[in-house]
Amino acid sequence: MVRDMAGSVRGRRAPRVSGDERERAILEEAERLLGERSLGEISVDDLARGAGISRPTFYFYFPSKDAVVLTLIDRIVVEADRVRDESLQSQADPVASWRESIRIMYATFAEHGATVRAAAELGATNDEARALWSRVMEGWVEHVAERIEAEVARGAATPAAPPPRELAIALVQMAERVMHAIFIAESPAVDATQAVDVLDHVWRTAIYGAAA
Amino acid sequence: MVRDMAGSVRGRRAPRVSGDERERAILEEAERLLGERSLGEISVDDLARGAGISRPTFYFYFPSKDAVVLTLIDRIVVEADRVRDESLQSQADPVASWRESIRIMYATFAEHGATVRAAAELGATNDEARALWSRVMEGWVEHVAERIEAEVARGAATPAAPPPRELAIALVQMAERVMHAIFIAESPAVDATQAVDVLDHVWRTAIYGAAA
DNA sequence: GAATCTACCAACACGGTGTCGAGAAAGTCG
DNA sequence: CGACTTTCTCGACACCGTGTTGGTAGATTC
Repeated sequence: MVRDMAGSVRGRRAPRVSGDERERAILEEAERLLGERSLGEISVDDLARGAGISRPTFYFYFPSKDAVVLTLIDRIVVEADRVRDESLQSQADPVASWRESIRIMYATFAEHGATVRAAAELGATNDEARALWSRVMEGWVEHVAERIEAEVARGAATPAAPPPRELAIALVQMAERVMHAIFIAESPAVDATQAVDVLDHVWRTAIYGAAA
Repeated sequence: MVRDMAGSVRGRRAPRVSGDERERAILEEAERLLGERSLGEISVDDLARGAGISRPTFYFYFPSKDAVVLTLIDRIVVEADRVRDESLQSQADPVASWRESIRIMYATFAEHGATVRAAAELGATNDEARALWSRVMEGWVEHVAERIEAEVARGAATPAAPPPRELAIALVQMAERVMHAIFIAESPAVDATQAVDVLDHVWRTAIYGAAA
């Protein structure tokens, strides 16, 4: 959860007692509407009316439409970290677990599809959204980089590979890009049923395989 | 160049004789301003004044701000196709030429950095921009897929790999994402000086290397 | 029961978009 | 040449979305 200097939750002026239902109603309405149309097609008025308040009152709860989405992204940061850490514990076979990491990343993104889409849209114009999203990415990159390093230390990974962190960034960004293309039904896009297999192949060969 | 049913260049109402300098001035001003700030921070008025005309007159040449950027993207489609085809002729060693493809893709994107950024920003909200950009991607995907198929036919590529086209999509999208992160100075991002090396490693191992 | 705080909104100012209708300038043709 | 058309231009307008102001009603606190 991101808090400002006064300790209040993002966008909420006074965290003291209540009015929480309104705030939650706005967030729920935002998620609901993002399932129907893009962020750009949703106005503050839509959000306000959907939450049963007037537009000016909306500004009592959030400083802007963007702040609502930022709060939504916050949740994914937390959720992604939690789910990833859970998967770390049940590690077992290091080679086979790459696939599990990809699968979990896919599932996390898919579950919050509407918010991921909105995050991408907002990231195009909003610095804070970009920064926040980069925290999601950084979490995955660190996770993957650490595990590549472990494989290098174990002598299992290919020695000719680039530095673990550089490789991890490329692999995670590939996964993000491939998944995003699928979720927004872009074309060209990898076939959804093969996505995890394709990514798994590229990850494993890049980490363990020797170049010709 | 994209033309509508009447045969006119995108956005230009009457293609008959002239006024071309104005149109070119708008496009140049757009490219110039995109080097300074993002598309969202540029208004039609900025474009018009920069080209020495009033805002309503702008609408004589282009139906919207978006259409200007679309025209700019058009140029990249053409440019990218041309440069890629040139590189195809001087093929030589198939294994070593992957790196050359990546290098060319990097150079093309870098040369039109401002437009690529604008294309990404516009793609978040504009269907036509997304469709147009997907043509750029499709060009690269077909190119890479064909060459993977050739390597498979030659018996050089790994047989355990996913279908060539699926693999090509993932690899091209990785390259796009990695390059984009570098150009907009995102973090995490692959180190610019190592980008081509890292991508080359992943491509070659994914195409030729065996999974552990 | 006065002061304070929470929750609310009508009305406004502002900035951006896209259109309309009225010209000016420049080419075309009898 | 002078009427006619086409190209090009812009002032003024209608519209929409944002964020702010100023004020109110109800609950809470002392």
